Amino acid sequence: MDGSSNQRQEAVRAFESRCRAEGLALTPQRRLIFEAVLDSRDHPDADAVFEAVRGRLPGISRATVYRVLDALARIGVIDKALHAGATSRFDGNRAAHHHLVCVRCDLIIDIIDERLDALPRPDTRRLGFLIADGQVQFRGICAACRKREGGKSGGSSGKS
Amino acid sequence: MDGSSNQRQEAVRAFESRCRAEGLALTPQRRLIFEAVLDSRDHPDADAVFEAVRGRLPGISRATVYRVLDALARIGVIDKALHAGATSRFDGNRAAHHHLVCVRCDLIIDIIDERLDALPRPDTRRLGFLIADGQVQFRGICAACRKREGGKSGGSSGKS
DNA sequence: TTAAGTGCAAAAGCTTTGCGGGTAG
DNA sequence: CTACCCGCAAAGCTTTTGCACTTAA
Repeated sequence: MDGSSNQRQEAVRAFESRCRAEGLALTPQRRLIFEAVLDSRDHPDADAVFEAVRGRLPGISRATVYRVLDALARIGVIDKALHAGATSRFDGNRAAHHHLVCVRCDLIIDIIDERLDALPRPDTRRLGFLIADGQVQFRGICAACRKREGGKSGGSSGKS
Repeated sequence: MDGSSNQRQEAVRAFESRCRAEGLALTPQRRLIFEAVLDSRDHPDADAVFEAVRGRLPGISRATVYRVLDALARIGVIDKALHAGATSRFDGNRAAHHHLVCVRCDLIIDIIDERLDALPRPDTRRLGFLIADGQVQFRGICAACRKREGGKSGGSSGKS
């Protein structure tokens, strides 16, 4: 529990310096919301974060949670997870294919790459999860959004 | 345009037999909605499908589009695309990781598998898409949903 | 014939926005 | 001190649901 605690500290530090770099004030709300996402093992939606934070900051409002999550995702200290939830989009392509996903505008582009079709499958027997198929999603920024943002779209964090 | 036309015919055939197998009536609405998704190159949301179908079936209602898309996804003739849109879920995990995604309940489970961390990257220069990172999503059915569905969750289609 | 499907309209959720007061820097 | 940020409440969207009529099988 020490190594992971160190990791957590480091994540908090990164959050702070990133906020400073982007000119975002370090408010208690932002700290708590960031930590709530950091500490959750599942991939919470805004409402789950709201409930988690509420315990420690009873007066907080949903609007703040939405605004802060959006801001934190924009500066890159948290990610929006790719999922199939509520506002669904559909895909009639039956062939094996993969996706480019724009993190700014949610554009999805199909790509075909045979090298990605035979992915090694993790052992999920323990979890009871039955895998049907696998797909690769490359996240990044599409041509239109790069143009709109005027060039400064470099991967400063370089996660993968 | 012949090979792809054949492919389309085959997809339509598969749709029909799948409906019969599941006891879904082959209504004009279902045909048109399926074909609209099949023919779209992007990954349309419900409203885009509604607009597309509307041209050929002016009286159709949004409710029907939602219901049909849901039904078609459930019997597996179309997929719900994974994306980060409106109803977002967040991820504070900064380390490279991948996901198991339950197609029934949208549960997301993190998995670590080093074999998946160094994915070959497709050439996207032509598209102007700047890749930041890649992630693998394995779709399937989680333990809870398998139990709830009473065992009959075998991968009959075997897409990948 | 009959169970399933559809359209309509209303309801229910979730997310965003405007504004006045509060707070970090 | 000043600009940014928050809470509140209302508005805006998207998606779901109940009900009576229509239609596929």
